[in-house]
Amino acid sequence: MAITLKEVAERAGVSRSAVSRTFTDGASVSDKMRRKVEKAASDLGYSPNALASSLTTGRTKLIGLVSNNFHNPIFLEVFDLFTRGLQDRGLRPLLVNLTDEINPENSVRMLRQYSVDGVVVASSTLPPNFAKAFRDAGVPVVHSFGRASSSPQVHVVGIDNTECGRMAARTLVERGYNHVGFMGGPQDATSTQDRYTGFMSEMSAHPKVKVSYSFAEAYSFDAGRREMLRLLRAAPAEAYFCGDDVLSIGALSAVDDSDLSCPNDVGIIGLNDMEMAKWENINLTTIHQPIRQIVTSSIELMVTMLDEPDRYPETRIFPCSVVERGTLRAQAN
Amino acid sequence: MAITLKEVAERAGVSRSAVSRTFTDGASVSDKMRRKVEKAASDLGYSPNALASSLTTGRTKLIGLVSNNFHNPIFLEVFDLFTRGLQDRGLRPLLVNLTDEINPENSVRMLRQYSVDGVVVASSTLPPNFAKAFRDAGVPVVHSFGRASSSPQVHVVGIDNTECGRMAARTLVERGYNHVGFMGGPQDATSTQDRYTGFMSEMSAHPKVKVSYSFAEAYSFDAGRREMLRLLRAAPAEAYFCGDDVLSIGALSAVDDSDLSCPNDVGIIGLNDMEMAKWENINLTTIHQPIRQIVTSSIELMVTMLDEPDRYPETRIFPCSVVERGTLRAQAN
DNA sequence: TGTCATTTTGCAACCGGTTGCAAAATATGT
DNA sequence: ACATATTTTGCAACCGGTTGCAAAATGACA
Repeated sequence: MAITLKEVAERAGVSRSAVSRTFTDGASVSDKMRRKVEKAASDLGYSPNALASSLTTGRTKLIGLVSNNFHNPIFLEVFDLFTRGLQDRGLRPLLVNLTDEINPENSVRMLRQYSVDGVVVASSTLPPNFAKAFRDAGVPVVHSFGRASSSPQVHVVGIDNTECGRMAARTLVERGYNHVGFMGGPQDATSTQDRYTGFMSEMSAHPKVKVSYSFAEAYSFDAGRREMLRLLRAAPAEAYFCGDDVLSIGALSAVDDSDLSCPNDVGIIGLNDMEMAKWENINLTTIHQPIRQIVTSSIELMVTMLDEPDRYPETRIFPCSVVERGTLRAQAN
Repeated sequence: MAITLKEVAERAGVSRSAVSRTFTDGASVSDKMRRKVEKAASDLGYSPNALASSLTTGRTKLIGLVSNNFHNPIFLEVFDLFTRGLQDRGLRPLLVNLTDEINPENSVRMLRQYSVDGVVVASSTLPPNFAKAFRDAGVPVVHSFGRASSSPQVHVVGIDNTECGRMAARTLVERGYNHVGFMGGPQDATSTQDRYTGFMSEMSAHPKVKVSYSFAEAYSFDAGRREMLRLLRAAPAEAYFCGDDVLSIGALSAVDDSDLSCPNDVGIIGLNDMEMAKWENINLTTIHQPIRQIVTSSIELMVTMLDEPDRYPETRIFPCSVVERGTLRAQAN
């Protein structure tokens, strides 16, 4: 068993409170005392039990990191950034995988049992009631990559997916395509819905351009490939806005396999600008999502909420921009 | 603040022990009592504080999930499998990102402060002393994807990287290549070293075949691409065993860009069989690493160690096999 | 050196649970 | 209905810390 505060106190010949105070910053301890205690502690190899102290302080420094995106490579980067960012601030990510969870109940209970200080929901596909459920349990919540103001009471950090849809549409129109397509991700993901809305709203300003749309079954390579193969069989559009980069890459492979080429026969623009998008054998034109900034901001927000749990909920939106690569034909004129 | 056991006891008009026992399975409680308590608990929305109970039971059900591989897409799958597998057994993964950690000290201290019940080190690149450090702190450890018997005292679950190196060499020789190359990952990764050793040892049995070798700086697309571009500039080998699939895909892109083609001009075989390897626009011949089995077995081992902390350390090795796709020329004969 | 303000220290109660033990309640057998 | 075996329950101590409060020690000043 591990060394306890009591043993350190005995060895140092002081009270338990003295030891506790030595390891609590801001507490009043004389230099002499501190030296005695630190000596004894290091002799014994003592390190305080964070969970025991959480009982009285009410803080565990545990943050639930909740996600259901374990198949999109971009989320590996998200996890990397979150874990490091949290660690740097002395917080510990308790990872929760929500894949095929229908309702938030179980996770909420679990995270409450572990008295997490806060929850970060990192997902662009979870319905808003998940984040809401944590909030209702009285835990500070930040929904990263979530739908803007999807739910009052919950802080959201992410992008404006509707605007991204518009931006994609605008880009395709500018390039002079006369028939454009929206090839979305799963239809029940909030991000898909918003991108669709934005795309269509922008296109309605360009009645001369033909528009069609469809949805892939998941944000995955296979789904993108399958859907694009299907589209290419009938009368395809000249260019597509694909739900995200993984879908785009799947679509690219379908184009290649159909003895067509990008951007000559079909144009494609993705969304995310994942690392792979710039690989030379992919070279995907896409809309850049500032992941690093979103994660950093989410963590900052979380940290301030720890001191201010009832902070008025805000939505932080980061602008996106088109990254020009090789899958869309050059600007018209 | 959350509802406590005491409040439930008061509302149900019973002792605190009764409430505690109702929520502890295996404890002796009459049906009548149980009903009373459960009623009160659900009225109040009580759920027991896992950390408080850990204080007396000595178990937190927290498992440290330690890794430094946050750039290799294959690890997203690893995290997915680990988190779900652990959750299914009522265990909670506390994620630790060791990227650019030089020594294990900090993480060991942190994980001890949180009294994790065990630690899974999931990395093919961490030096063995990391896993060892956790073990020395008296915490049950499983090193997944680690070097076989790299360190006594530590359980290892993974593949035989040396054998994989041999297998790759054997495969290339069988295909009739007369000059083969080893293009490894970072030279300080144990997996790289072992694959190298195996590759060379097998090749030494084929003195007529010319062998060369070099190392990329990281297990990443860019590094693989850069290294292959460099190799192609001088007299390249006819086929390469690349350190892993990500490196291979980088190498493929270099081959494409040099107006060469795979497998006609250069053969490539990777290792891992990550999901991307079977994407039609990549179609990489590679050695399959049974990730799912490794993770499952690691978790099983971890679970048994929770009851048997001093279990004699074992090494579990899973066989790999070549997956035939399109980047190596067909069998000779 | 004595008085008073300030800092340091220890006591004891508490955080939210668990558990050994003995008393109370219930079940069993005659 | 009684004696005895078995189960259920509550008491109280404990897990490893923290913290308000008052006493003890130290410092400041005359």
